[in-house]
Amino acid sequence: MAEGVSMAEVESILALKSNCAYCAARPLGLCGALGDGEAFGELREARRAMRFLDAGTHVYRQGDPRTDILNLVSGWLVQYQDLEDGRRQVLRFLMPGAIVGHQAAGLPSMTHGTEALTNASLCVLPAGSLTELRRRHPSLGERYLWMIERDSQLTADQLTSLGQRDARERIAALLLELAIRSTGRAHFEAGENLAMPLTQVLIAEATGLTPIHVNRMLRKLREANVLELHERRLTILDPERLAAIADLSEALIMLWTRPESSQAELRGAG
Amino acid sequence: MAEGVSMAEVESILALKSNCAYCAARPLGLCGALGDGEAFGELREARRAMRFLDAGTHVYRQGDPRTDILNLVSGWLVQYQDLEDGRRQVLRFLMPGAIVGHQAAGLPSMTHGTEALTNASLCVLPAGSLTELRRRHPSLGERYLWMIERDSQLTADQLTSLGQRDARERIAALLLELAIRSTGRAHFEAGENLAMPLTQVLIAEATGLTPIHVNRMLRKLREANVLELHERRLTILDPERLAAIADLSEALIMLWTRPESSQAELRGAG
DNA sequence: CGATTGGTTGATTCTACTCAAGCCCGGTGG
DNA sequence: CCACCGGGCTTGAGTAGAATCAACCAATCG
Repeated sequence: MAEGVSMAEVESILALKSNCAYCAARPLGLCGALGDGEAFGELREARRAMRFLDAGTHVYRQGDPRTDILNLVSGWLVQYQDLEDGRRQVLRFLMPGAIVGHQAAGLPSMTHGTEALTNASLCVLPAGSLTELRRRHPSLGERYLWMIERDSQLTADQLTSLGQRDARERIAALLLELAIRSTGRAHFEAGENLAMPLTQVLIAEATGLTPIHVNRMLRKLREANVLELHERRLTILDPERLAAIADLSEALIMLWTRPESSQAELRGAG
Repeated sequence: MAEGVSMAEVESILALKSNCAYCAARPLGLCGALGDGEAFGELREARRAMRFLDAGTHVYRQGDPRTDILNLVSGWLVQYQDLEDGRRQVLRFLMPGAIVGHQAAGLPSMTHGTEALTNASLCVLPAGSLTELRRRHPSLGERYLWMIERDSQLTADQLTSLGQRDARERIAALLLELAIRSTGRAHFEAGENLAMPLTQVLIAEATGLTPIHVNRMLRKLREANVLELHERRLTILDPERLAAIADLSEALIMLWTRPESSQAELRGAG
């Protein structure tokens, strides 16, 4: 920020030019599975606007009145839930393609908050028109449902992690999950380096630990040559050991990696 | 069991006679919001069969091939997720009206297991015909989505509980949640006594604690005259203190209690 | 420049776990 | 009949993993 034009503004220009093409290209996103048919056209029509956020700003806060549904186009978000006394739990991290702002009908206000971890851009889809679209295009409805269920699976895995794993395992599992989701791949080279825009405080809020303990466990993982987290980048030093410690569910890999076939298609088409 | 006819069989006779009326009457269930229209008729048509389970038996196990979708008519179920090494996390408890067996498409096998805590009866709805029904009756589709989202909210609340609350708070929150969901009310008389078919081991698996520690915390809550759990029944000794310790989210109450208005209507009509 | 955010480390405390034992109860079998 | 067993629950003693308290460093920001 500062230098006249914020990063979010720059990104906005790029995103507007590409006119949601990025989102459409995401095999894991809402538009991804729709093809170029009528449904996709109408979904583009329904898009009310784009929103551009700088890192650290909120999409909405816990307790805000219900918002529109948004589709994350670029950047990472966090969703969290606060207790009365200020304790905060991170529910999940969101990456491009994610649906943002949905929750069960009948709740007057948002039960969680969503904040941008990086600069981010989102499609705004008025909740009403999205419901109408689901009604008219069952394939869109099924896709939407699938994405909600996939998020739900993620939350369940996280719940199992907090309930059953110790601190080191939880941290390893979280970082590997994010590595897999952000790359769409489950296998990594030794020494591979990825963007991972987290702070230790966020990892603590996601794993139910104190930031101090997260720091110690990260040191242990570094000293054991498993991984390194530095300046918002993750280096995977020993993929096998990391996978063994994290012990992720098969489901996570199946739901968040791009199918081999579509990778081949992309290569073929490109 | 043993004496010729199992409890499940007895229940089966009752359930068949009532022909799913129980489920239809549940304001919180799948059929509940459909009224008597065409969609409800077709849903009844789609019902392939009923399943009757004795307490302690499985609806399906983790790793089983994908099953049909089921609608819980009577009894309580638990859903759990196991880690490789045998550690088990209880994801949620299910009560009449709940949808059972759904998970994101694309997964070949069940990522969790479901077991009967009491004798239970379920409607079997073939997954394919339910998808078809959602397609033809958007109101059913919306209802289905709402139920998935409501479950998801429950999982998120539980995640926050495990991440942020201490042992005593987690146990209080779980028991109060179940009391609210099983009665459809958020307010209790001092000394009120409810069915609560849990073991201390199950509470431990749900809260991420050891059974031994659960036992100690239950003793503390009993000694503090907050609640008593005995022979599968919960006595709420001090509703205010329990609510203060549990500190449940507003959302839970709004999603799982019958709306006041309808209760008022009932009183007015009665 | 001071203030703030993110990260690091040590010393100490305490929550919750582990290990170990024993109780009550219903069922089962000699 | 009693012995035995297993499930569910209870309690005590010792331990460990994570929290708390308290500094401190480095980089960035205003």
